[in-house]
Amino acid sequence: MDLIDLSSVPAADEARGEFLDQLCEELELDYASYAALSPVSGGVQGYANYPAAWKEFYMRRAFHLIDPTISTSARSIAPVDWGRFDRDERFKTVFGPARDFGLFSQGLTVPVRGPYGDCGLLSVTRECSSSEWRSLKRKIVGNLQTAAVHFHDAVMQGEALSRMLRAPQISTREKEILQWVAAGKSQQDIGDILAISHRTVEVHLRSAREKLGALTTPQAVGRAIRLGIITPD
Amino acid sequence: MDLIDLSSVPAADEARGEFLDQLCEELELDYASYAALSPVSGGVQGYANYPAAWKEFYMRRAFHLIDPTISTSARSIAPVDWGRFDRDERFKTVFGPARDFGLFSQGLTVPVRGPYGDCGLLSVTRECSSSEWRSLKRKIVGNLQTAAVHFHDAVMQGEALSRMLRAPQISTREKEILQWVAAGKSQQDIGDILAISHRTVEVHLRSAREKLGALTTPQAVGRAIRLGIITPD
DNA sequence: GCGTCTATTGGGGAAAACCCGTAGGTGCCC
DNA sequence: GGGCACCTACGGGTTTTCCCCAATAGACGC
Repeated sequence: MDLIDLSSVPAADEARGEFLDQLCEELELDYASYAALSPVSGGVQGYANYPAAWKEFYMRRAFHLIDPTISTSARSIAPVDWGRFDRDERFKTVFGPARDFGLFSQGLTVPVRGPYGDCGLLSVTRECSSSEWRSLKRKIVGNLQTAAVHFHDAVMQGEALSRMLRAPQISTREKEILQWVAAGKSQQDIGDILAISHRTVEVHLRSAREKLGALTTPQAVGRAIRLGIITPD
Repeated sequence: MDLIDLSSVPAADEARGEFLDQLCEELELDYASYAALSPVSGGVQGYANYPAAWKEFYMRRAFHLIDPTISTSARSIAPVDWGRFDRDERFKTVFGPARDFGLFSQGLTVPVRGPYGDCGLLSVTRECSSSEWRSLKRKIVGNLQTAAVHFHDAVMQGEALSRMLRAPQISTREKEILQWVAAGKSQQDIGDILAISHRTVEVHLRSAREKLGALTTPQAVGRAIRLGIITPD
């Protein structure tokens, strides 16, 4: 599992950093970060406007592997207040040093998911009194929800686009057949559905396998999903 | 794929119908509905405060199988305005009769997902001018997002439902074998790799297929990927 | 027209996957 | 102790997929 600091990537990614800054300003927050968990690539991609020193420290220690804001929030539906984390070993490992970098362990993470098992986590922090934090939370949780959805959408669009450019040229017919295969249909079924011979279905499927560099049909389906060519049913 | 009208279930479910009524009242909406999609069984479970006659009509025709508010929104991250649906055959089949029941085709669906591939769709409608609708949308989308999350969370807490929707517990061995299958290995290969009989591999694979509700191995691989059980190679 | 490319269909046979069982050993929980 | 889920293994038979082969028809460009 790799951690990629997208803030080091130029182009449209800079706009995303600015978006986080803007979010902080508008919602009276100290810091904001976004992490995209891709079960497909298995990686974590992050943006944050934390101090550069903390980001570097975090990446060097590979904290994304144990960070409770990631592991816990990724299993939640609703926003998670950091105050609800267990004060366990993992928590201390991450939030102990964080304090030395001027970071406070009062925050909130809003999870958002896409249809491919992809998960985005928008986290924000604010150093203030508990009561202030509670009222702030109530006020901004709706906006955060919306912001998280938009951010995740933008990131996924970008990723989908770049994948498309790298993806092999799968014909319409091949894609169609892969989609039905992923839906659990046999070659005969698909032939009936598309009103073509099951032999033809087999040819297209083989062609798709070759283009995807897959040895078997299940592998081809997996790769097609990873490349965004088809969607799991 | 079954459609179950949860509003016919008593207990806590009645409170959920009231929640929808309350939502409509507070946000100046005509109707609201919620649908939970199960990735495993492929089933749809819904609550709605639509007219009873429409609900019955909808269920009798099994519109949940073709309803664009379901099929399209289930693949989206962000809220989907019904105005953006293709005016295709499916759309007409559902929204044509809807008009006869006093329903307007101006609406919005907010998708929300949990960590197990479960998906909830909160839909709302309001009959008014386009400009009014646009400003209303902007005003309430944050609240709808929050409401959808809470609703989905509440529904998922319900044990009966969560059991049905939750990703089945795939054993370590099954997961391991699914992963190798997705990597393009044959059952014989996997048997050699894991130093077990290829028949045993087949048994595990069959068991995994059954747990995932998949008819074929490619389908099982697709679902396992979506559920985050395995990663494509 | 003529080569080329893609989509289509087909045969035959080998290989793999799938379905129906049975069955022993393990570990866990009530 | 008994039930339950898991991992392991085997057999026989059916279905499906896969592979190598050939062939036709339409589209496209030169």
